[in-house]
Amino acid sequence: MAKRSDTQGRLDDAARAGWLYYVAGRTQDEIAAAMSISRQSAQRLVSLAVAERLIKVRLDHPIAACLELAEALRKKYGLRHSEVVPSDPAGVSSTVGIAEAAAAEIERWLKRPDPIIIAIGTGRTLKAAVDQLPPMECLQHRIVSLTGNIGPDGSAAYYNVIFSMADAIKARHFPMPLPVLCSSAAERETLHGQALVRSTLELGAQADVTFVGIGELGVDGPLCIDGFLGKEEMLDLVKSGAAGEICGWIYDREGQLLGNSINDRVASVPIPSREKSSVIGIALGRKKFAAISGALKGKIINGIITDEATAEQLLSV
Amino acid sequence: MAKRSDTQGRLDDAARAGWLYYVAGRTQDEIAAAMSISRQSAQRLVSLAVAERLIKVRLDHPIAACLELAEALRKKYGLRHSEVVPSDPAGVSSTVGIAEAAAAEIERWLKRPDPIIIAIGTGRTLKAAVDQLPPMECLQHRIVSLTGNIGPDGSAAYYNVIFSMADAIKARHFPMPLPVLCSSAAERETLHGQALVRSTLELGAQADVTFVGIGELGVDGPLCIDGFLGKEEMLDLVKSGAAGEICGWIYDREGQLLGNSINDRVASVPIPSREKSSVIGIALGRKKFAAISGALKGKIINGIITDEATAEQLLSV
DNA sequence: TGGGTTGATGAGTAATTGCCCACGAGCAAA
DNA sequence: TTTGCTCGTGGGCAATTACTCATCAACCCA
Repeated sequence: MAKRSDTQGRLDDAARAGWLYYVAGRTQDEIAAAMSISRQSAQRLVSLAVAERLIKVRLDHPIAACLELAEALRKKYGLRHSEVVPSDPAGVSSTVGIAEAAAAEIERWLKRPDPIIIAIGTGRTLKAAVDQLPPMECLQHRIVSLTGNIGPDGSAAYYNVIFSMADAIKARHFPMPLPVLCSSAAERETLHGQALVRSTLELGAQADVTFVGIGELGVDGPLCIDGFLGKEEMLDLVKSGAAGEICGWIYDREGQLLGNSINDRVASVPIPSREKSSVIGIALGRKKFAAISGALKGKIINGIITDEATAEQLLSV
Repeated sequence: MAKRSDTQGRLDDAARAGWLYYVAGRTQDEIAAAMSISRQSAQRLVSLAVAERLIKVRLDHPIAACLELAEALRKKYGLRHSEVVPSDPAGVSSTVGIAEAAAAEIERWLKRPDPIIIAIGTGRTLKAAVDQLPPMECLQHRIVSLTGNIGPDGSAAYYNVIFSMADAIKARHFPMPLPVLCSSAAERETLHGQALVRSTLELGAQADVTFVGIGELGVDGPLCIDGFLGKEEMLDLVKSGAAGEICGWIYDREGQLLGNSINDRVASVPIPSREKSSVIGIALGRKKFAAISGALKGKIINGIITDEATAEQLLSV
């Protein structure tokens, strides 16, 4: 055979080896024999063919596009976890698909035999996800709520998800016996000093994985709808740059928590460490774009479960 | 989570696993961890994805030797289209490689935005090629079968390729509601007079591109195997100089249709014009040499997709 | 001419993958 | 309800593949 040093000939051989390996399905030994080279050389040619992208692999399934988007999101924002579900073209109902996917992910964590601490935020999407969970026995785990369970009117807050979760999952649950918003920063300090609350706070800080909804701001956002904030307060917040909220913590388009705002009165557990644990946001939709984008940019979350359309939007900026 | 036993969900998982393995390049262990299943299950999903043809591998590199052969073939026989794929040295299976290449060519035509008419012949190689096609929506095109879809025993002929094609490609399909061989020339005239058949005949004559398999003659050839012809008839044909058949039309070593033969009874659409359209033959193998060579010499086809070994053989005469 | 650089090679070894087996859940028929 | 039957599952093992290392030939430039 001709000199092997020329690049062209080598690529040619690589193509041939790659063809035999991937298309014809032969083993590297057979290729080596067929091309009269050593098995190691055959292996090198095959991997060269891959490295030079001579081999194109295509997956014919609707999920392929979702997986590509998920991978792109993960790279762009340095995420630990990224999942994209197909968009429902006619979908007005925003939780179709994503709820199942989120439930599947929660279930994966629940199935672990080693004991872990799971923190749960709030939100309608998260609620829909938790409602998809099958009954399970997970006595080894502990589940802690990041947000208070007392609504602005004193009743139990409906979208406090931990109660829904307790219905399906047999595990130790730790709700937050607090309002969502305190009347002042001082009151928050007092409440957080209580022994019962302290232990929940500490537990939350140790969470191995956290699932949170992402709320958009505006008079139609959950904070207003559920009566935690009045319209004027909300409009002020938006004017001062607020873009979204997670567990009541309000941040701007870059994901920076707002300073002189109601953040001082939020009674929620601080969002667990994104260095040491997974904090997975569950959200989709055009309305929530600024909120999701901000959370990702500011690394308030290091995992995302969303849909195709939202993923594309997030990647286009 | 939903039932894991449903086929759809399993294929979804297979697609995921296959994507992670082939596109993202993860190991099966990583896939297993990501999907919370055992490594063995991950391996099964990956091989399921392969078995279900969700994974398509294609080699994008013009191997110099193949290109030269293709060019030489094109010149020698005045072809519009010529493609040569590497030979599998140990390959007994005759369709490996050529099927992918043929599928790629068919796909190129299907991707055209302007509406065209694609005619399809018959044969095992062509069938294998069509099976490689990814699902596509091509409502602008029309696909017409050149051969009848009723076998000698009255059943649907298995190697009538248009049905396989209809599975993958969303387009208007026109099968031929006829047997492959009529009992006499007179019967053929009668059948071809039917309105339904007439329109298919006319459509076939307008085809922009035609893909046909090339069958060798002999008692092991497809015409005998599939029961269209008896052994004695076949031996007579061979004695009278028959070298190959395309869509049932039998020709000699020079590519001239045999006169006083069963050609008068073939119900197939005449092979579309080689002046105005592309007629691409797909075949390889020593056994088929005489058939391929004749088709090329007689210009029954003006395009060929074959393999290295066959190409060399064709050039050596 | 000689030293440094690049890149291919083969051997050995670790990692990964494919396959077989026995087990158990789910399901349909008896 | 019980009895088979099928199918998915995980464990274990052998086959296959990927990686590392030391060596060597070719090439480049002073």
